[in-house]
Amino acid sequence: MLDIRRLQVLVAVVDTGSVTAAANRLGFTPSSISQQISQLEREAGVALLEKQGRGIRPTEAGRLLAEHARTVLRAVTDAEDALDDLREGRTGRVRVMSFTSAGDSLLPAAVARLRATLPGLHIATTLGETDAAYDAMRAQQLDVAVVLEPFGKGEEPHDDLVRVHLLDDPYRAMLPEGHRLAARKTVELTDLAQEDWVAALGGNGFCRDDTIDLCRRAGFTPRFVAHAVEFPAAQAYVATGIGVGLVPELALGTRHDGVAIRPLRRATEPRHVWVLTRPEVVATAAVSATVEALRYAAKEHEKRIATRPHAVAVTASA
Amino acid sequence: MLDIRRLQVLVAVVDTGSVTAAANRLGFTPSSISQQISQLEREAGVALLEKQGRGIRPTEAGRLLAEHARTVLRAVTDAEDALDDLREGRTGRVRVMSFTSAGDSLLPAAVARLRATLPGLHIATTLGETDAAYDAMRAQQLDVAVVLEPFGKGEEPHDDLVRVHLLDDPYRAMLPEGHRLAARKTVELTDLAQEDWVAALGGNGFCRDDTIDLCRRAGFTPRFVAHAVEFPAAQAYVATGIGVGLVPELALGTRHDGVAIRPLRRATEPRHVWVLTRPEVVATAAVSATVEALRYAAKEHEKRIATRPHAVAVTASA
DNA sequence: CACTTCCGTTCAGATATGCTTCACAATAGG
DNA sequence: CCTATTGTGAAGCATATCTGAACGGAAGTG
Repeated sequence: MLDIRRLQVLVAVVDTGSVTAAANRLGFTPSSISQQISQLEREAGVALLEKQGRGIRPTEAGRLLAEHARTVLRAVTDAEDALDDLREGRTGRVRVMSFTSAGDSLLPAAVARLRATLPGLHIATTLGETDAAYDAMRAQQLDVAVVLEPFGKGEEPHDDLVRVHLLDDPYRAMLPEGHRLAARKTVELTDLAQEDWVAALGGNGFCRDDTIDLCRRAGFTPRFVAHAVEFPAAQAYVATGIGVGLVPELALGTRHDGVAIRPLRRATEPRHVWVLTRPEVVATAAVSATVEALRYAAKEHEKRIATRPHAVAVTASA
Repeated sequence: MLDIRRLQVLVAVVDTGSVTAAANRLGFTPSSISQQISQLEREAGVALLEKQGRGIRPTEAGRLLAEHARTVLRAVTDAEDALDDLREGRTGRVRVMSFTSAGDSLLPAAVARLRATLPGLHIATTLGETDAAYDAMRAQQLDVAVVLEPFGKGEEPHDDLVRVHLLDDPYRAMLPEGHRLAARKTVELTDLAQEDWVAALGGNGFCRDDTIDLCRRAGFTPRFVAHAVEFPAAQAYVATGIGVGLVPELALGTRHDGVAIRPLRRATEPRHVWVLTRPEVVATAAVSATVEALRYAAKEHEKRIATRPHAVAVTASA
């Protein structure tokens, strides 16, 4: 197999028409060039240069091989360019999974920003809960995952995945607009103990489990009268007036008429939103830009909700 | 610049899906493969393989680079194939020069044979005398030359050119058909001393000089009544009956009506026909096949003239 | 669950490769 | 004729690359 550096040497010699000039161009000594050419001639089985006066000139074989060498070198630089593009994120693909409410709110904003910074990147998004994200990540079918974790910022375990904390997503009270408590600016969770409840199941029911958990901590068990699959449908149920519910801020990207959103006076445990990546790909421009875009989207989200009427100050919970 | 051997390693790993299998395919140890890939990753700036279970799998960058590597390797093998074609004479070019009478007789036969053995070879033929051949050869504008030399087989000097003796080309007497000597089967040169002579000049006059020289050695100086440029025209002059002449066998590829060709009873110094090549190209298939074809054509020529009526045995000259 | 097997990686050492320096032959030009 | 220039070859040295052994992790097996 012909060596590529020797081909480079041959091209330089044929281009410049001289061993010495080629040596200067490539930063070697003429002796080295001469030996490289000799080696190449041995490999090729034909003379590539012939003496002319005190210089040299390429033989027909030399010119032929130099032409082919140009093709080879072009293919190599093409490969390097393609690699650069991939490394810089100008091409390539990033596979992102997120849980449903982040997919409705954070992800569109993040994708929009990502398309602005890395236009050539192909972004494949799927919906899935935390467990599915871990599985897909470990199977290397996923590069980035936006998940809900049971731990907050600074509490993360260190395993084989890379985590970045995105935001904490607080729960709000969701009331029918004519509800007696809708007149208040804030709501105490215990005030809702006797209400009929609407639950969003959320994947394998973890959203409903969260609601139950928060109510239990407040001292009561909610009485459910309806189960929606996701929060948008839960809003629709609440709007009919059949009950109240809890809804995380992230799920309020779409608002349903007839539903009043009120902050909880005592802050409950928020949902902890994290972004996960695989260590193998975390250094790539595509993935790091994706993570950056998600953090940007999270920041924008926090700014946006700060201006909402229901985002009044809440008392820190015990 | 990416190294081609490493690219080969990467392709093998991606193809087989395993470091060990790639090592077996390429005849290296897995350790070497692993190090090669590591080095390639350092050069590429991205991970090319990632662990999966107890094996590995290529990353997106790995697959991308492997694809480009295939293109590079294909370009290299293309170059090698082109070189093989050139070396084996399936392509390429051979530039041949010959003096006029060889160009009329030997060369067509040689070219025909060469086309049979190396169909892809491009053969460029020119006419030129010995001096022009030497100049063009030294200027490397010529690969093979068929020339007349003043020395015979076994007498060649050794300089920077490669010589092969092709044949010795004897002179014949050229008489008008009705000439009194045409009745004889052979002719003595001295019988022609009082005749009017026709000369072929031949390039710079060397053919006429040859004729004069031969006659002088026989003891007389020919009296010229006409000068033709080449031997075919000289035959035409002789056919008109205005004089006699000498003609080398090689120039008798075309015969003119009304001319009788008779061998000389005492063999005169023949013309020494040699083939010259440059040492730089003598090893190539194209040139060696050309030389071989010329030797074949010369042999055929000798066989052919042996059957001609004027090719009777002649007495060796002093 | 312990054990084995398989796979890839890492480290140290042997070997090969390639570059530089120096010397020399050939050639063109003053 | 002498000199500068060009290409080539030999010796020495630095680097690169391969091998072999040891290690760690992951799957299969009893």
